Amino acid sequence: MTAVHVEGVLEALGDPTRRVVVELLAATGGGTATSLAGQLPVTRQAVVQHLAVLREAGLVESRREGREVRFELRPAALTATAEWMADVAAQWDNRLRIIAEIAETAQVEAQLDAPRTIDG
Amino acid sequence: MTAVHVEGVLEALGDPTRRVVVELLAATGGGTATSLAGQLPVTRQAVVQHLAVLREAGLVESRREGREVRFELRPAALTATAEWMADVAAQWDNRLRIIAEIAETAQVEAQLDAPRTIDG
DNA sequence: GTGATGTGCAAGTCGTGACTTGCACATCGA
DNA sequence: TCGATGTGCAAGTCACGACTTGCACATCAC
Repeated sequence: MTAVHVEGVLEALGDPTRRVVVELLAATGGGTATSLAGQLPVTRQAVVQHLAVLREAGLVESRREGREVRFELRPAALTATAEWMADVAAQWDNRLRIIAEIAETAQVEAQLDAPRTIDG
Repeated sequence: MTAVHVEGVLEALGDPTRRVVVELLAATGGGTATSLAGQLPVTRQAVVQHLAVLREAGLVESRREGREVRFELRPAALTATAEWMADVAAQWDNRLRIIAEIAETAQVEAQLDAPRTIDG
């Protein structure tokens, strides 16, 4: 099941190096810590530690192939976090819409109730 | 215009306190640094600094009302970042689909070329 | 077996980001 | 005008995360 925790994903993607790792994995179709380190300005060990964080966040999975360990992306964690963001945005948009409706209704009612006492 | 930079948004949301601030703003419909600090285990100054980061990331905007400064959410930054995530996920999914098709095609061709030598 | 390549583990350095404290300045109500 | 409330600025503490270095262990090709 490996539930995706939005917190972990956001904390993982908060680091620029890890974002590049994710993008590299998405573009090149997976790779090893060594191959990724070759495309980054950091050592293999740094990449290993980043991959551990990404794995912990459910953004990446690994499988052994002979003497190397190949990492691949796990898009579910990304889509789940994208949904969380969309939800927060929608919650806010919805609130704005409701406020707009209330304001509108209030204006209409004010006109119906006592149009002469207000503006005259 | 205030272009939204995904990097800034992800770095901003990487911090748990800032995530709570964003969620509080979305749920309660805006607030001041002081009111937010009342719902958090940190001081007002900490909230002020967090709001500065969120503002820099385009996640929040502020306007002065008398002696207080009211902060509101800016959903565009969230939706833009959600789209970036969906894009990365889609890029990976697309790659998987292509690989699956290639494998399928190769299998069909193998059967057409020499069906008896493979499964017998 | 031997060298080359790739990984795993441990410890240590170092910067920076989160948070606090303290005080000065502005605005509201009495 | 005075107290209460809210904000702004500055400096300082402190923990944690990013990264490196060093070495041991596993796997492949010859």
